Amino acid sequence: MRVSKEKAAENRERILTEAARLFRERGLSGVGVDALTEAAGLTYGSLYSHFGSKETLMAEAVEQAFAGFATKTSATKNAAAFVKQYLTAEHRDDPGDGCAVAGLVCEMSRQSSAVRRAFTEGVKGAVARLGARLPGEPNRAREDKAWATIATLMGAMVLARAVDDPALSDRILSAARGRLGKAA
Amino acid sequence: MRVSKEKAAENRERILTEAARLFRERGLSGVGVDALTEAAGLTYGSLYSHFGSKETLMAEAVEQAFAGFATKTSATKNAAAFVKQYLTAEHRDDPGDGCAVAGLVCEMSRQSSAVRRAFTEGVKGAVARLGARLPGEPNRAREDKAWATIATLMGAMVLARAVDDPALSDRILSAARGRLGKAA
DNA sequence: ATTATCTATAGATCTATAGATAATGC
DNA sequence: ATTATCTATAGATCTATAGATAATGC
Repeated sequence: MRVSKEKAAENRERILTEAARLFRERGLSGVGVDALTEAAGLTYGSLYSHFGSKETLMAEAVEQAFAGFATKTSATKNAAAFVKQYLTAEHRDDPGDGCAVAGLVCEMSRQSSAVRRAFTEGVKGAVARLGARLPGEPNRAREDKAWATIATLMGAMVLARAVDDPALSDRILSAARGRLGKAA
Repeated sequence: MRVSKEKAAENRERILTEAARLFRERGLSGVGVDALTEAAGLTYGSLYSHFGSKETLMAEAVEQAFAGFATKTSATKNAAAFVKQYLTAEHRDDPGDGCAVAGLVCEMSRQSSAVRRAFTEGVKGAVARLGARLPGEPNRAREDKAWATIATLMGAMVLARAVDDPALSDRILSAARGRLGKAA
C-alpha cells in the first residue's frame, strides 16, 4: 500500500507531532512504537522506514516538542505574563501540549547522547527566549535569572502534577507565582 | 533454603534500602524485580514473599527514600545552609543517595494511588521540615515560601542532571543558589 | 522498477506464579 | 510442620527485522 511522496512526508510529520505529544504525556519509555504509529493512523512498520529506530524518533520528537511549545507561547510579551500563563491548572492538566522541559526532563539523564543533545539545545533556546523577555540589559546576570526562573517554573509544574491532592497541587502553583512575582 | 526470622527481616529491609536507592537512580520503571533483589543479594522470588508485588514495594521504597534523605540532612540548622548543601555537584552526581523529590517526581503522575500517596506525604514532610528552618513565624506565608523553595531546588537539580553539558549544569546550580540567596 | 506501508514473527525483557528445596522453630 | 528462598516457566509487552503487498512515478 504505497502512498505518494507528499502523503509519505505528511505521515512522517504526523508521527513526529503525535510522538512529541505522547512522550510529554506518558514519558519516553512509557510509549511503545505501536502506540506512536497508531496515534498517527499507521502501523509500527512505518516507524522504521521513516526513522530507523525509536531512539532516532525520540531525538527528533524532543526537538519538535520544544518547537511546538515555543510557537504556542510566542505571542507572550514579557516574563511576568509568561509566568502567569505557565503556572495554570490548564497547563498542569495538559502535559502533552505543554512545556517540553517539564514533560521530558526527568528521563533525560538516562538517554542516549543524541536525545540529550536535542534536549539540551531545546532548553537553551527556551531560556534564551525567556531571558529576552526579562527587563534589563542582555548580560550574564539576566541569563542567570532566566535559568533560575525556568527551574522554579518547571519544578513547580512537575511537583503540581506529581501530588495526588488537587488543593495542594493548586497551592504549589500559587506559591511559585508568589515567588516569581517578587523576584522576576 | 530457609533463613531465621531475624535474617528474613534483615533481607526485607535490605531490599527496601536498595530499592529506595535504585528507584532514585534509574526511575521506578527503569529497575526490574531481578535487579532489585540482586542488589540485596537475593533472587526475584523473594520479592514476592516479602512484598507481594513490585508496586507494593514501590510504595514502601518511596517512603524509605524520603526517610533516608531526611535523616541524612537532619543536622542542617537553617534553610540557607540546606540550600547550600542541596545545590552541589556531589548531590547532582549521586541521585541514589539524594533528594527523593528530585529522584522520583516525574514518574509519579502515572503511578498507582498507593505510590502517589506515599510520595505526597513524603513531600509534605520535607516541606514542613524546610519551613521550620526558615526565619519568621510559622504561618501559611512561611509554608508557601517553603513550597516555592522546594520547587526551585528540585527544578534546578533535575535540570542540572538532564543537560549534557557539564559547564551548563554547574551554571544552573549556581543560578539557583543566586536566586535563593536573595529570596529565601 | 521503486518504495511506503503492512503483517508475521523473532528475540529480548519484564512481572508474576507454582512447585521444589532446605533450614528454622515448635 | 512451617516457611524463606530458589528455580523453572508462563504470559505479556516491547523493539526490530524480513518479506509481502500494492500503489506511485519514471
